Amino acid sequence: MLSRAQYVSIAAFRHQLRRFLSFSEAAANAAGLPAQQHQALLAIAGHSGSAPPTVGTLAEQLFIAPHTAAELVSRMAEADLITKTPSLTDRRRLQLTLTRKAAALLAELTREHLTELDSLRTLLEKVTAEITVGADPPDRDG
Amino acid sequence: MLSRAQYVSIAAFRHQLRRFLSFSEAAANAAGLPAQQHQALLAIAGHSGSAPPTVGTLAEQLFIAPHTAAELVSRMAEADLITKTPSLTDRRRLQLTLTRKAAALLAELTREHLTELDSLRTLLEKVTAEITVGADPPDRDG
DNA sequence: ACCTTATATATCGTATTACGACATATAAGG
DNA sequence: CCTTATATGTCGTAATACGATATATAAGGT
Repeated sequence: MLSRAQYVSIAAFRHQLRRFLSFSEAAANAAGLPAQQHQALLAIAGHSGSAPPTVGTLAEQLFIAPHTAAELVSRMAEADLITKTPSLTDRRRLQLTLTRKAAALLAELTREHLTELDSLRTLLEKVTAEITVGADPPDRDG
Repeated sequence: MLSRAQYVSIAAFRHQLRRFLSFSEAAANAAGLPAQQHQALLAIAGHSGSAPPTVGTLAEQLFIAPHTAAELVSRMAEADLITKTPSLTDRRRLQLTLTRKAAALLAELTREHLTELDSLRTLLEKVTAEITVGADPPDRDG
């Protein structure tokens, strides 16, 4: 059975997630980027794997449909953030790389995110601990 | 300076967030709810505070503008998920309560979320631990 | 080689929803 | 009361993800 305290904890968890995402979106926008384009840059820069990132891998990372990623990439190429290079071994695939401009933007944005990430981590650990207890959590904010 | 490993860790962090949010949205949709309406139900049910939740408090919880929350609430009242009762002490304010139908939906959705929340917690702890490794730690006054 | 099927990317129209600008209702305070 | 502030509501617009569909390339069987 779900307790009222659990709803409170889970709601607080989602609230913290939104707080972080809201900060992140505002930071991206202040840098002239839609949030999703910022995430695309991060996904490309933080791509781990031997093969270079493509439209399809970007779609997987962002949990969007491949053709939606194609649209996103198209807008970003237009904005001089990404270059698309057909793969030599499979000419259907487009290998994505950041432009200098994009790399600089991402570096600055990432620096701004580090402290927020750290505080988010702390807050989430605190809140999630209360969720799975299933019983009454300790007094909050005491 | 930002290392490649940091980008990988932060990208993994965001990927896990999206994985959870994607799961949550799919679960809500399967229950016949847009994700934002699910979050509104949760915010109302998990509201902590003496005063009952209103359109304004919902806006704060969801990080949306008050008039956007008004639209959201209007759609949800239309769908028989929420009842709006003018406050007796301030007739501008609308006190929000879940209908029986909504309470049942939320309970079921929340049950479905518990295991995902638990695994998200584990994954985030793992990934966030790597982010600050090798980073210039954020400046701390004092 | 050919034909079928699968995969990767792209295009277009549509739907959802958050917002800005503005409007209305109520409250608070000189 | 009369001005100003707050809470909610309306309407048109913008952004973007999607479904349906299209094209290019690859892979596999015969």
